[in-house]
Amino acid sequence: MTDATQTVPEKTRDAIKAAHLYYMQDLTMEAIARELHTSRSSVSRLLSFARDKGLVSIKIRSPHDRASELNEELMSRFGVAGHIVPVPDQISDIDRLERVAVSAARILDQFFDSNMTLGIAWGSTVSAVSRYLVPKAMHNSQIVQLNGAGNNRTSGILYASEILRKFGDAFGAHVEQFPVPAFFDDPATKAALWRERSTSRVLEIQRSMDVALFGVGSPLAQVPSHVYMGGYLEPDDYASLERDGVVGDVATVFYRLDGSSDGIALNERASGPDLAVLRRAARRVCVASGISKLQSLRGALAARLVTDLIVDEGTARALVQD
Amino acid sequence: MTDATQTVPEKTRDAIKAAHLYYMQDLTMEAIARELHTSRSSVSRLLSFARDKGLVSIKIRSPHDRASELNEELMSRFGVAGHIVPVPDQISDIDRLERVAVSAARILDQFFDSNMTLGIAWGSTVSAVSRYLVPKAMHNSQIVQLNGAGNNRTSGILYASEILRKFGDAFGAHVEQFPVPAFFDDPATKAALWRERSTSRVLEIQRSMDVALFGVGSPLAQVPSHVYMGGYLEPDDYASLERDGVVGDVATVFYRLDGSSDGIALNERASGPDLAVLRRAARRVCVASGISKLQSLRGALAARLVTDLIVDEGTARALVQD
DNA sequence: AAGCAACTTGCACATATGTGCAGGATGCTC
DNA sequence: GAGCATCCTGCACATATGTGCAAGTTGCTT
Repeated sequence: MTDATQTVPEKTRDAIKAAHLYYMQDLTMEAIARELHTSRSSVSRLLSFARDKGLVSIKIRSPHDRASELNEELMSRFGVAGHIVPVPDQISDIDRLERVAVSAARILDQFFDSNMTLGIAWGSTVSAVSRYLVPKAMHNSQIVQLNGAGNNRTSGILYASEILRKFGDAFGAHVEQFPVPAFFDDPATKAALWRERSTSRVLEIQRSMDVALFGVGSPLAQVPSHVYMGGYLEPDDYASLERDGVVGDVATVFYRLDGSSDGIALNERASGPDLAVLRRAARRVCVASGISKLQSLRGALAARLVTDLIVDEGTARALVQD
Repeated sequence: MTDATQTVPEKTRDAIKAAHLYYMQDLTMEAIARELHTSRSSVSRLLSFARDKGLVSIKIRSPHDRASELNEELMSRFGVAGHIVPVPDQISDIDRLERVAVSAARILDQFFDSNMTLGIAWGSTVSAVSRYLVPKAMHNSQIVQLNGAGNNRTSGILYASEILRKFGDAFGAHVEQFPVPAFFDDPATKAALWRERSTSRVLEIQRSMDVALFGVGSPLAQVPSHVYMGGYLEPDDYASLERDGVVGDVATVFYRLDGSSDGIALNERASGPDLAVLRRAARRVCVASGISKLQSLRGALAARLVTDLIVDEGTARALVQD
């Protein structure tokens, strides 16, 4: 009917218009339908479309960020900005993870914008987040994989590349994969590979990342982290971790409860970024759900790996408990 | 029941929780009611409460701000960021103003934040905006009145002080009134008063403002600006304006179509800020609706008074027309 | 032009949300 | 503690919104 030569598809334009009328001017869908010369149901669908495409962004703000005492305490005791997800206490761990992941996906887009690099430590938590991403069109942004994947023996979880792809799709960003094993058998192989130009190119991108997104793994958790189920590690390795006093990992890099990670043998063979590299990112977003992650979380906080913590209410409460 | 010693009232906390569950986790009100151990209707009311109190903020984003061609053209031709309000073309001027004002009120809170000073040029447009403000709690912010009020002979419009108060209430900001007449009879009186410490204190605040909010007046408009109705100006004054080639005013300060304002006699007697002072504000938000404002708007744009323009679609289109 | 797949549309109905009203709390004054 | 105003709750109903479906529409292919 009108010219269809526009950069933005007509449907999108209508959706934006409808969103304006609905969310900004508080018109009813009925009224919007009249203005747009269409039916009410079409308006309903237009608005769904707008929400799905991330044309509408909704933000909840605690009154002047003095939020809950919980948030205040997280800030004063651990120096992290808390994003506490309300979840009933008696919910299953699975559901809890899902609900934290939904919120995390929506919070994430406040941190990631055009011209930025986002590092992704894939794992079951981040995988859950990837399923709920709200699209947000950006320019000149890239996603970089932080830890190698190696195999695909794991069941029911998306492979690393698929997780990465979902992030890339949602943000219209370039995806940089990191095609190395999660753990090397021989540290020398890792060292050699790290000197290869193709690898060091990715390492360089990791060093330049602005935002890092990760969960925490915990070797002792009831619901063990993906890394511990995938058959990546041998019984010997577990013994080594225990000997070294490890409580958890971020992107296959292990640390102790006090945040230290020096002399942990397995890290020599891990593909994840040196924790110093991780700390270069201005925003380091940790998603965690369930008290089984508690000790691991404490370690990550002690290691100052986290600037923003997205966590369920119960775990947050446990965290600040003496 | 639980401790009521909290900084944030319990109702607000519940409202935030409900908002999280509803807007972030997409639960239905029914489900939220179960989690909060209350009835669905209460949840509905909690959510209304959260929206009213500005606990929820909704933003529409055109895909990557490459928005409509209209916005692009506004930027390239006038150097302003456009915020175009969709409104049917055949709507009455009154309704059009209301609808632009609703949108303006919601857009404004993206510009005004803690530790900022907001200058308000009161008038019928800004008065309309004041009626739709969404509260947003801030710290250490202030609102300063830009032009004097003088009398209250006008009907149906809120007095300046009431407008100011609404802004102050919505943002929890300190309000600085400017108790001078809109126009002086004798320029010498103005000059004298301007040297008074009580006046110069306010002028100093005006100079430090970060955001200015104003409409434009147009002496020739069908719906004349408040200033022209209030009996502030005499027939002689109108003649003077015409002689000087005036097309409009911002905060009682007049300018010509080309944006110049040198040698306009009436400005010597006006209480509004020197345009240079206005231009000190980093963000200068102009709200305009209806083509009767067109010439005045062109003048304001030529004078580089505006950085952000909130305007109805039809007027925006007229603006970029040759 | 017929045939087909992939969309889009509006209707009718299913759900979800908003709100007037009649209690029932709560907190005050006297 | 009675009397009163104010606020809060849930019910029942009124509106508003979401969605399966059948009937178009569009843009192909043959």
